[in-house]
Amino acid sequence: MKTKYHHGDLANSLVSATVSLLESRGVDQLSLREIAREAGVSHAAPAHHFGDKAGLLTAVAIEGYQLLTQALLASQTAEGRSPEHRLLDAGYAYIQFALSHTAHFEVMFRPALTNSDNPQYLADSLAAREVLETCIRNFLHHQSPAEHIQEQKIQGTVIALWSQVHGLATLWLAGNLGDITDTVRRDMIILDVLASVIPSPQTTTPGTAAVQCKNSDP
Amino acid sequence: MKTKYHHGDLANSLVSATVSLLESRGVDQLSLREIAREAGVSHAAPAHHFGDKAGLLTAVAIEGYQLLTQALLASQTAEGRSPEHRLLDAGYAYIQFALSHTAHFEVMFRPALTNSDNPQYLADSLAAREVLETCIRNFLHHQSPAEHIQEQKIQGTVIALWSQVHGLATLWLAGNLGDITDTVRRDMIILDVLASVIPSPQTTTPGTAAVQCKNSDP
DNA sequence: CGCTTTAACTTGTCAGTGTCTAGATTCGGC
DNA sequence: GCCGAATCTAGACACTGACAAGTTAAAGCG
Repeated sequence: MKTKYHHGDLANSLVSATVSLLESRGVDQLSLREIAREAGVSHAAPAHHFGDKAGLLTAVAIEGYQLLTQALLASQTAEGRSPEHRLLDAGYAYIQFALSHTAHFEVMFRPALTNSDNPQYLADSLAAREVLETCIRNFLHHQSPAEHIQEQKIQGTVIALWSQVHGLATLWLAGNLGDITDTVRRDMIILDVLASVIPSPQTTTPGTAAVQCKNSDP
Repeated sequence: MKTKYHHGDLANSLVSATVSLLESRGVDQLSLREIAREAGVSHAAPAHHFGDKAGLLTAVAIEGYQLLTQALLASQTAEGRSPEHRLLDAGYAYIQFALSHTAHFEVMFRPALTNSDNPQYLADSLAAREVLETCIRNFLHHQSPAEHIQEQKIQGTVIALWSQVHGLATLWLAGNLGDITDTVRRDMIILDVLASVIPSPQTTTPGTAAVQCKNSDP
């Protein structure tokens, strides 16, 4: 069973091996041959399934976008929360995802490493974006129920909020904001930053949003 | 003069060659040997001056932080501007720097590629950060002249604003915000985003901040 | 069952890379 | 003018991604 010529599910195993190595090594130190060794196959096996290195990393990015979409959706499942709270939850979930799935996150936003014109890549990244957009739509409509919200206003808010959470995650991962493992300091900063873009739902108890978006990773 | 054994200023030439290649190629496709060819020296010459690839990229990052500091300081030289305007100018200059010095910017925030414990690297990155911090200090003191501003409040604002502009630049460079060359759309988005974090100096005419921070690159 | 087609994987090879070592060249100080 | 030291070259090694050709096994079909 170990030495079967046909692995059976090699493509997925290779993606897993890639993510695993990425978590300890960083994408620049990553080699296809090491991934192959980790998966117990020959050095040219990855190329057969994914074409080349970019193809494999594209698969990782796609998986990342799917995981991100799931995380964002999961953050919206709590009942009885206001659109403001939901938007906070989404932002919190985004940052939490970035900090806990560093391997995926790194690949997702480095299009030079992937085939970023891959149809599924485009579709899945758009899907993630649309979750965020929906939250913002609900939020804006709830803020000004009577008015018609201009599309431009919506897109502007998407960019502003996305930039905010993405920038925070990126700076953290790049080591520019100090200790990343101190989770209580982390939560304080995240909620503080989110409060600066999202007009506060009058005196939000910070803890609520945090608790709402716990994820499974350590 | 062309075929001198001793180049005279090889270290700087190598940094320039690196930046030049980075602008067209991206850091992942970059090779020390190609840099050496570009500079007209042997393949091992870079190693002599910089130790290894990380050393050379560290030099690029250091140059980048110095350029960023200059750009931020230059954005503050205009007379008769309120602290709110100055903060807007600094944010605008940061994004403008990122989008016009893509080579430096990419290396500056990828510590895995550089010797990020290099003393000068640390000093120069800190210097850039301190310019931003000063702008924020002035801004906060101007907002609440009477009160004593807590250090924590200041640091929180630094993180929020820095995340905002850094995230916007990063998303743009990663191709997530559409056309990057349309400079009028670009300015609109930048000013729109900045307005969302910086409590507006009553009805800022957006053009003013933009004009204040023009830079020399196309 | 036997046979063929086809997908999955291996082996071998090639140019290119980063880094190390040893050697060649030239500059600066005496 | 000479010697040490700094600057750069030349060669080598292990490693990489990609390609071509061969090997194995699964799946389809009579």
